[in-house]
Amino acid sequence: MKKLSQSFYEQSTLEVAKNLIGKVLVFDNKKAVITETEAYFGDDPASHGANGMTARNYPMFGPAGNTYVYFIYGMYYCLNFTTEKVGFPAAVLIRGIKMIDTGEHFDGPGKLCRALNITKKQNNIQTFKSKELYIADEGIKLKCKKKTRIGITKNIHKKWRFVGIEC
DNA sequence: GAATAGATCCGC
DNA sequence: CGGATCTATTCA
Repeated sequence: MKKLSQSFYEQSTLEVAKNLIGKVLVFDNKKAVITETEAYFGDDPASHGANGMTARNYPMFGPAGNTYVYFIYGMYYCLNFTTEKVGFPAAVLIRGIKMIDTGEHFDGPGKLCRALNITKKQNNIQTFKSKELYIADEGIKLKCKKKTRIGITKNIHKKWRFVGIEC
């Protein structure tokens, strides 16, 4: 099992989002294949980073390969991985996973974090250094489809969602 | 300090 | 569609 190094996350956000499909998310001894991601970066009005840094979105401006966990609608956490350079706001939202052990499938960023028990404690972790939370390449190959993003009201026509299709 | 909108999910 | 009810922004 190959843990992804920081250089993987330093590519363009769209590349990272696409390449994360089929990778394995490891958290607290649980392993899950990433099946769906979305890209948020730069001055995209749908991105949290579009209007500058705040106490909540600062990990997006930090170095690539960190987690960015935010709390939304008073009930749900969402897990992201930061990409690109320091000072440039960019992250990939994890929207769907499949547990390797149980085969359970979780769709939706809120449900996924609830299932994995991810909270603010997991915010801004350096995944390429962490033993608790990181992404590995297990050589799984999935077909990848481009689609429009979900749950946003701005910039809705950009096909920045990536969905893995099992072969 | 109040009002509002948001990368969500669930139940009616 | 509305409720749950946190966070950041805007307005007064």
